[in-house]
Amino acid sequence: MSKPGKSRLYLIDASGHIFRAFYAIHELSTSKGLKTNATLGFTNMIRKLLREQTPDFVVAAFDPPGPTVRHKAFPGYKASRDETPQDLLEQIPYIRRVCSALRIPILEVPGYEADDVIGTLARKAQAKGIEVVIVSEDKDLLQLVDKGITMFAERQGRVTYDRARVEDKYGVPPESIPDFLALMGDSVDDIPGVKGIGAKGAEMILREYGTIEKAIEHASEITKMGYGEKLNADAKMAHLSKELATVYTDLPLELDLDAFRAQDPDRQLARELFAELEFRSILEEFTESGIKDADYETLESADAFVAALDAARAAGQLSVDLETTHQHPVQAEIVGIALSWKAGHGGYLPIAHTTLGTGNSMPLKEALDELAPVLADASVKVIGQNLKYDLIVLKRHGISGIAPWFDTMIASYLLHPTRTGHGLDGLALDYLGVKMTPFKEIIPAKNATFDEVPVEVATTYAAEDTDTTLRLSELFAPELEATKLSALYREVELPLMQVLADMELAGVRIDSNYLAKMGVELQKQLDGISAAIYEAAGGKFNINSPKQLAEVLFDQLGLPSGGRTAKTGSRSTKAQVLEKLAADYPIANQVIEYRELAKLKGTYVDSLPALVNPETGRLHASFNQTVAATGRLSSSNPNLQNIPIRSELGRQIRKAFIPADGCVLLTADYSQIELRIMAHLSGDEHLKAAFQKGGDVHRETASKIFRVPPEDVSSKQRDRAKVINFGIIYGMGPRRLGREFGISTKEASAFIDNYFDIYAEVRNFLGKTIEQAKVDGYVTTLLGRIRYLPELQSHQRSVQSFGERIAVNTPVQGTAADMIKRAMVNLHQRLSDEGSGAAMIIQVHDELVLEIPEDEVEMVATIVCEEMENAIELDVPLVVEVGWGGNWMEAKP
DNA sequence: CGTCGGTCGTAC
DNA sequence: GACGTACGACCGACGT
Repeated sequence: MSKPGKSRLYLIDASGHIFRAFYAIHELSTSKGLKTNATLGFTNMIRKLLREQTPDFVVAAFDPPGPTVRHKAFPGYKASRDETPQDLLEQIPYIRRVCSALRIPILEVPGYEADDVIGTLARKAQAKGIEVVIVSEDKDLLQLVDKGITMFAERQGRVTYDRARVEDKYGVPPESIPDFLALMGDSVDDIPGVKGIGAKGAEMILREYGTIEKAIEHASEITKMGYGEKLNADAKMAHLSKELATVYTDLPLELDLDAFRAQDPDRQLARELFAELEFRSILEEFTESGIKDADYETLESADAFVAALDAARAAGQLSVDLETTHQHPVQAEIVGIALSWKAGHGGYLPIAHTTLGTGNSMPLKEALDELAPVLADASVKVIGQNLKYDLIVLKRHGISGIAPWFDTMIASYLLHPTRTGHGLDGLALDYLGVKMTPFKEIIPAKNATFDEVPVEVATTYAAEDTDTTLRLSELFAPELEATKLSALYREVELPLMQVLADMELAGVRIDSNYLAKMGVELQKQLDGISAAIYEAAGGKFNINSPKQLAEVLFDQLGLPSGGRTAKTGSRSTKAQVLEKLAADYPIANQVIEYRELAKLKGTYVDSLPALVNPETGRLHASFNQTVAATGRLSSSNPNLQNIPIRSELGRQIRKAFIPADGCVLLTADYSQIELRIMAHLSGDEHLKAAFQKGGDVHRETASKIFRVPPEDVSSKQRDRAKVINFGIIYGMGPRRLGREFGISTKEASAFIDNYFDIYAEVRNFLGKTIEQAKVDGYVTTLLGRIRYLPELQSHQRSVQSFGERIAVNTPVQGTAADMIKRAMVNLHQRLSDEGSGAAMIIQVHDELVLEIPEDEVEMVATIVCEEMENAIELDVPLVVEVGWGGNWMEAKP
């Protein structure tokens, strides 16, 4: 890229870039609360520059702390500028470290600005015949542009300014830029300029007279727009402004080209720094793949495998990982077994590789017979990453009764529940600085499976996994142990993993025939509605496309648009908007209907049968234990936690969830669990009393806030009480409540005040929770689960408010999660103790679904209620409602 | 052709 | 300035 023969020097206006990045990039901070937006902006800019422009020489100029000669010359200089924000100041040392890591020399001269350093070096380099590129967005620096000196401005559209370009844009040559700025002024740098002269006037004057001095000499001749008088009036200011705007080019600085020569980055420094800053993708680029100096071996015989297991026994710990053919544990076949028992070491036993070359070492059954007793050995600490997966696969091979000691995925989740993803790759990168070999890189073809991987490659890959997991456990275990999280971990999450493994393995039976019939029926109706919509629209289009739909409704048919979408500002077509149009325009209603049917068909009716496992004939969803920041479970493939229930049609889907022959489905729901938890946590006597009375809590609330006897509460009053009861848990504001009720925000505000006057301890609790969260930086649940809230440190009001809503919601939602999780663990144990044939198969946050042999139903129903009601003792009674039947809809009470 | 952000809608 | 937590279907822009 660099022209041969001529060397190029890049002079980076670091301070200018830092300022711009700080204000241009939204707030960003590390998990520890360190602000990083300017640092990231600066780093990205530099890296892009180094990558694309390949400089021969490079240097970054910084403004020094404290006043400069310009402050002395003109006391008002930059006075109007707010003091540099603390959030920016704290980033400067990190930005300097970025320069060190990338080996970019830093220049900073006390008393002079970065501009002056750049000016001096630019002239010196120019004199030596070195090509200079100034990297800046500031127009002040354009005055330096000359033969051999250009300025590159990335954010102005990657413009490179040469003399012609400057003149083209500002109408004056580079050397006139100080005069130009002095005349028109520059609010950013607080250069006052001449009152009444702007860019056009400045350009005109300088075209005619060249400099301010000449122009003032001839001021009497300048009559246009009264510029002459204005010049005379502000002559002193004009001179001073020019002085301020002129960049010094004569600082006592050496052009030390050897020191400025571009060098490769210091990778070690870069890794440490970018890890600290949590710049993951940048960190990844500075991290070499694979683990160095590791000692991994293929276990080539049964004897070698047994020897490895003995070594693990002796070491008292075993990190284990099954290599299989599928991501889904219910379908996966075991291909090999990886083991590590001390850091840096690992062994891999190939069992079912199909590749030629090194053979498989022993049959699966024999291998499992050796492995199982070690995993069940109480003196061996079993360690893994996402062990639920391995547990399911092993259970399918008849191996149960394994009590793992440590799961790095769950540990990571408890320590940092808001982290996006707790996969081994990410954890290894962040905590160990190790880039794992991607699975895609080891498979021989696009959709190949692990059994096709050569044994040698598989050994490195698999042993890397167990080794890394072992190392992570050494980091996480003490960290967990040092907190109250350790009890939650040992008593709830780890045992729960076993429960979830059983649930996923059990799966749920689906009546695919029923859904197929429903699909046909839905399609008929969809065809009818589509035809009507096309008719009204005057032609076919894709109703599923919000973009096309908006064009049809709002452009072609001229319906009034009702609000914009949040992210892109396009005209919204959501149901809430369409409902307002439905009275006047039948097409709006038709679209709503179309949407409902299409949603049911696409998301449930068609997709559920497609996910049924052909071998078991059942649906085996995943219940994810490390996703939701509050501590809830989540469900995927499919999501069994959002099966419709509210609409009559949607509820019909639940008829497709059926028990095995000879069994029934039982559902057990906590009644008003989150509100009860709110009553307990806040200690509010009125709210507690409502539950102790055992009646309808929403009616009770309505009676209090509307000041009528419970029996006189109207259904509208009860509905409103219900909305506000839910609203407080989510931190609902008056705006939303007002819209919900169709009253003004002001009225809604009064409504909320009235509510909190009655439930005063609830208000008090919410306030105290937020205050404490600001002090601690986190909130907790009843069982000690934590969630950090960096949002509360934000200076953006909206982000701060968001933090406050999380602060009040998480303890409630999270405690509910603690409760049902503990109930699941206890119930699982109890069913096993009783020798019951019943199985938990689904959890929906406050509801459990079990599949139970018909003759056990009443007995199990009693047990389920007991375990759910006694999971955690609160100051209010817990009520569980149970029901059972031949499908999920029928079972639901 | 795959990835990813945007919109919408389902649950608690 | 939108009420917390999820998952996923579908569209369409974008990059390879």
